[in-house]
Amino acid sequence: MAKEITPRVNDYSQWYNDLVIKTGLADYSSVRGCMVIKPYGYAIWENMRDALDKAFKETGHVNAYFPLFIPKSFLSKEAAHVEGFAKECAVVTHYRLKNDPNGKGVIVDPEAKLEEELIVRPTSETIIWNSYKNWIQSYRDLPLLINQWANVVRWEMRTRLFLRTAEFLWQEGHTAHATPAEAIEETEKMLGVYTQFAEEFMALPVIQGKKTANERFAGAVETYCIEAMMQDGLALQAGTSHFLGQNFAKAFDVQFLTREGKQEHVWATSWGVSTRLIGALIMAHSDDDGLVLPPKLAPLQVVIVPITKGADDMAKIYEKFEPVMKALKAKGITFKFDDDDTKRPGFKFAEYEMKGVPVRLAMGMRDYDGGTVEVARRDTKEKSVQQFEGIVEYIENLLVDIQANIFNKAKAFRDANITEVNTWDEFKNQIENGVGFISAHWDGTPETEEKIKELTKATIRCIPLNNPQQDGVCVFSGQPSKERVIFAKAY
RNA sequence: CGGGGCGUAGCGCAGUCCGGUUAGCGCACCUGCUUUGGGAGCAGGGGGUCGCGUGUUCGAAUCACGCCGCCCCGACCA
Repeated sequence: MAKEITPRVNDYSQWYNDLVIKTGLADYSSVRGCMVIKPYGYAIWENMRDALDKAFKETGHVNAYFPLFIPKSFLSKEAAHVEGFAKECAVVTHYRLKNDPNGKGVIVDPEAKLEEELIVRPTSETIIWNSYKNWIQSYRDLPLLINQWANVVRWEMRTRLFLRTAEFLWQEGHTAHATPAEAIEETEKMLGVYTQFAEEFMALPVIQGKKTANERFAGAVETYCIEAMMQDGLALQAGTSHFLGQNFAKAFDVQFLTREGKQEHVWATSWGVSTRLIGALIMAHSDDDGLVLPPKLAPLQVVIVPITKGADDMAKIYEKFEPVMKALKAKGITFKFDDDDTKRPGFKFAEYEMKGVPVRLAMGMRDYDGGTVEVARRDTKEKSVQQFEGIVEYIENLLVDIQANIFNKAKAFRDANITEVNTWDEFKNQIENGVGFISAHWDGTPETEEKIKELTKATIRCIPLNNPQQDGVCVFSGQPSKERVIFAKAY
């Protein structure tokens, strides 16, 4: 068993931290609230990035890059926006250091004060819309469909590896459209892209929905989201897509000339997912032995562990696997033949399990002579002996099966942990003694939502899309309600 | 910003209360031999401004004062 990972039931947070650190996904840094994403963690991000980037391109988007710094005055042009972000902005005030005249080291040169402070972007709407003003004149310039891969900084009071760090990596799409209908369609389309990515690549079932006014993005007219359930039953927002109306167009005076020759403000969207998804991936699937990675995002899909009694065996087994490795490569399946003879097989087994490698093959001389190979799958921890002949096809199918199994398991868990409640007593009881999401009627007022949050710490995660309409009464106020919404405690 | 915890070798810790040999232990690391089908064994070896500063003392990891950093829990947030 994995020696060094705190079991989930003992301390879920510690389990999560142990996984991140001990599997080499990330490390703490000397900067408060900031993390180092180590090669193994970054490889997962690269896989996520590649899949998403492809989907963005397929839906007509192009990449660009805007500055890290935003003039302070830009941020305040959209009232709700600045209010939402003001409390967590890093600010650049000076542009030079000098030697400390009183001793060693350097100090900020007081004479090098910026005339206007620069904000390290917490998100890029303002700097981007400042550019869009110059790029958009006519309906022929629309739609403008741009994405940026970037880092952003939000000075969080309390941070957690991947889930909430002061600096994080993400993508942010920023689009401009001629009509509100088109912008809303874009908003929903990108939510669909995120949903498909979460379910097909991350094997993470999500609920698509809209945020309530309280939870809406600062500056948005409507915020759509996908919500996922972690193994401890807490909700995690996995992606957001915003319909920004004309808020930023008006703030930055971005108008276009219509076909009819009229000046109108453009309609906008923005949407993003971040390295937080890595946290979601870990918390959704992993177990007490380590990571469980879905094959489609695993940096390494197959590991081959030779079991040898000397250099001769190693060479024989390697030779045996050569055609297999060639075939795997041709199919785009990533693999590693671990010929490191300074570590013993048992150590390697435990190590690759901890790192969540989906499939492990082991071969010693017994298998070699018998024409077989041992196959172990990480998701169920099942081991079986297979014929070496035809192993490539077997692996190919197994990877598909593992991907599906991980998703189904997560979906079954989530579905089993959504509880419908109809009275306030039931609600309180479920929040205090149960786990997971609550589906309940709500009267639609921010006041009620606020009150419930105050009393239980549960928030409305979303109003599901395509939500069945049914008459009921608000679980808190007793006022009439037409649909149920999802409540949960959240990350 | 409040509450709690912790800073001693790369990691995890003991030693601190009650000051006194050369600051220990486990893991990891290095060398050699034997091993290799579930985290190997033996032998030898390297590695320390005891978070920082000031003070008390013949003497400080240990006592006093100040500072810094990190983790966990809460308020804020993706």
